Amino acid sequence: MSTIQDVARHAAVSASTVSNVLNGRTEKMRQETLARVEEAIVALKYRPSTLARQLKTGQTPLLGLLVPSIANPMYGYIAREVETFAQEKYGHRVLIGNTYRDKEKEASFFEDLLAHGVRRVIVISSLADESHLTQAVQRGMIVVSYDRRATPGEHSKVNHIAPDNFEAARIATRHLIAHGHTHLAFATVAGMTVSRSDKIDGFYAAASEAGLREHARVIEGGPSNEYGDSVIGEAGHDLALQIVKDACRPTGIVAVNDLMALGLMSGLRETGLNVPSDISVVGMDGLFLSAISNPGLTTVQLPVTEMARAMVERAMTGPCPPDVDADDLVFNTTLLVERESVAAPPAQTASTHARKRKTST
Amino acid sequence: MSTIQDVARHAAVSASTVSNVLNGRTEKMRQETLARVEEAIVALKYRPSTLARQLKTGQTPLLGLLVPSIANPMYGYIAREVETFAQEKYGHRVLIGNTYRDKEKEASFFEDLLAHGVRRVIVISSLADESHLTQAVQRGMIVVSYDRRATPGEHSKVNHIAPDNFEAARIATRHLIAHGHTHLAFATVAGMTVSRSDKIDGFYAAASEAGLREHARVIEGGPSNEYGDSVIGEAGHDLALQIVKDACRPTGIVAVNDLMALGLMSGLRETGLNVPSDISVVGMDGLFLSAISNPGLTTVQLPVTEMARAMVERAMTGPCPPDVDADDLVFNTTLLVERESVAAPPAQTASTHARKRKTST
DNA sequence: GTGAAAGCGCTAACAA
DNA sequence: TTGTTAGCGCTTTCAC
Repeated sequence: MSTIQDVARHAAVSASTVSNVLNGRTEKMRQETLARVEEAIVALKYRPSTLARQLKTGQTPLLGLLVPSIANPMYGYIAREVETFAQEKYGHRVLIGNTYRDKEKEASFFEDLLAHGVRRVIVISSLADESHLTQAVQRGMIVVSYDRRATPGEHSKVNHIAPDNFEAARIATRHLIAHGHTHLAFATVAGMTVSRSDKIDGFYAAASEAGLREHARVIEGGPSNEYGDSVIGEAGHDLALQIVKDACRPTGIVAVNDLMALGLMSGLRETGLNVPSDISVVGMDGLFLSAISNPGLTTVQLPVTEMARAMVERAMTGPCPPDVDADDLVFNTTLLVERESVAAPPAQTASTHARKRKTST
Repeated sequence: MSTIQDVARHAAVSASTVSNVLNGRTEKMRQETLARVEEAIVALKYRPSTLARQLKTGQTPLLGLLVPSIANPMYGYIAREVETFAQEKYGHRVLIGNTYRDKEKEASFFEDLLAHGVRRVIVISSLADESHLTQAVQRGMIVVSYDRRATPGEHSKVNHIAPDNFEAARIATRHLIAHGHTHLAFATVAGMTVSRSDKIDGFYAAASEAGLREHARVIEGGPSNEYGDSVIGEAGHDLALQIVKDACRPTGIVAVNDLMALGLMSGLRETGLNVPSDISVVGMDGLFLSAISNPGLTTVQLPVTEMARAMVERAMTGPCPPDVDADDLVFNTTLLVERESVAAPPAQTASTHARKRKTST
C-alpha cells in the first residue's frame, strides 16, 4: 500500500499538495502540478487510508447498524436497504451487530463503535430501556431508533422512525371484520414492546368501532427473549395449540408480523385447521415471503425502503440545530396486500357462536 | 472521549505506562502504579481508540463480509453465525456489504476494506471470475470464499469453504427415487456457478445410478442476475409454468436451494398442482423457513454454523506458512430432513408414463 | 501556488 | 520499574 508520501515523492511535490488534490482544493493550483499528482496517484494505485484521515478529522465513513438478529428476514430486508442507500448516497459502509435483544450486547456494540470512531448508528432494538441510547447520544453519537417512539413529554436526543403500527393493525383487523369475522384474536410473542402495544391498540380500536370489543383478545406464544427467526416456528405451534383448545375460538387472527403469521399458519395446519376456510390470518410487514407462502399471506405492507432511507438520512444529517429535539417520524402504512389467507368465517363456527349467544341469553 | 494522555495525567504516570497496562504488559509493574492507572481508567471512562491503535499496529479488529444480498434468508443466516462467532471468539466486528452479484460493487468493497485497514474478509460471491479476490490477497488480505472451489490444478491463495454440493444434490435426488419417482427435474435459476454445477452433477449421478438418466433434466427460471431474495417468487412462477405445459412432466423436483423450492411450490400451487400428491419437491439449505412452509419442505440440511465458524477461523488465522496454498474445506452434508413435500408419484402420472412407454415401444 | 511543521491517539523500542 | 522519543498516514494552519 503506497502512502501519501510515496505519491508526493513520485510527483516531486510535498504531501500537503497531494492532500490538497485529494480533498479537491485544487482551484489555486497550477494545472501542471495537478496533472503530475494525479498521474502519480494512478501510477502508484494510491488509495488514501480512511483510517489515518480519520485520526485527523474525527470522521469515519461508517454507519453502525444494530439488529436483534440478521437471520430474521425482516431485519435482513431493512439491513439491505440501509446498506445500499448509505453506500450509494453517502459512501458509507455499515458495521453490523446482532444483539439477540440483549442489553449487554447492545451496550458493548456501542462501546466498540465509539472506539472505532463511528458516530452514527441505527438501532433496531425495542428494548424497553433506552438509557444506553441516550447515553450514546451524550457521548456524541447520532442515533436513530427504529420502531419505537419517544416517550411522550420527554425530550429525547435519539431520533425515532417507525411505521404507523396502530394504523397497520387497525387496517388488518378491519379487513377481517369486513369479511364477516366477529371473533378476533391478535397473535403475538411474549414480551411487550412499544410497537407491539401500538399494534394491540389498533387491533382493539378496530374491534371496538365494530362493536366487537368483547370478542377480541390477545394471545401470546413463544419465549419472551425471542429475537424473531427460527424460534417463530415454536411460537406458531404454541399459539395454534392454544387456539385449537379454545372453547370459543377466534375465526380471524391478526399476527404481530409476517413471520408470526407464517409460523401460526404452520401450527394451525399441524392441528388440522385450514387457512382460510377455518381460520383467517393476516400479517404485517410485507416480506417477500408472504407472497410465496401457502396460502399466500394477506398482509399490511410496510414502507421498508422509505423508512430505511429516512433512517439513513437522519443518521447522516443529524439534528440540525444542536439544541433542538430529535425527530420522530411515523410512516403511513395503508397498503393492504390481499392474497389468500383471508376468507369469510366458516358457517359452522358461526352457528357455534349463535348457540353460545343463545345460551347466555 | 478521554485519551490516553488524560489517563496518564490523572494517574500521574506516562502514556507508555498506561499503554502497558492496556496491553497486559503488567508483570514488571509496581502494584501500586497499576492500581492507580486502573483507577484512572475507570474514573475517566476511558476506552482506547482502536483507530489510533491501528494506525500504529496495522491491525484492526474488523472482518469484512460480502454477500449478494443480506435480505436473502440464507445469507442472513450465515451472516448471523459469522458475526456472532467472530465477535465472541475474536472480538471482531463485521463490516457488511451487498454486492447484488455485481463485480464492480465487489471490487469497490475490497477497496474500501483496504482503506479502512481491514485485512480479513469472507466473501459469498459465486461470480465466475475470481481475479479480484486473488488481487486482494496480493494486496495483503486474507480472503475466505464460500461455496466455491479452487480451480483444480491452480495454486490459489484464497481459502475456499463449501458444503458438499454434489453429495447434497445426490442425497436429495436419491430420496425422490426411493419414493418411486422416475421422472426427475433439477430446478435452478439462470446462470451457472460452481456450486450449481456441482449440484447438477450430483443430481445426474443419482439419476444415472438408478438408470434414470434419460428421464432427468435441468430446468431454469428467473433472471440471470438474480441475487436470490424477492425475485425467487417470479423464478418459481416461471418454472411452474414450464413444468405444467411439459408434455411428459417430472413428478419429482430437486430445487437448487430452499428459497427456490418455496417459490416453486408457490408457483405450482398457482397452476393447480398439489405438492406432494402431484409433484414432490425437495430443497437444499435447511432454512428455518422450510419448517414452517406448507407443506413442510423436505430438505438437505447444510451445516451452516460449522461452516460459518470454519470461515471465521480461516479468516482469523490465515495461512500459517505463508508460502503454502490456501485451504479448501468441503463440509459433509448428509442430513436429510424429512417433512411433507415428498410422496410417491401419483398413479395417474405413472399411467401416463406407461402409455408413453407403450407408444414408443 | 507550494511546502514545512505540528499533531490526531496510540504503541514500541530504548533510556533512565 | 517507568518515562522519553519517534512515528503510523493524513490534514491543516501558516510561511515562503
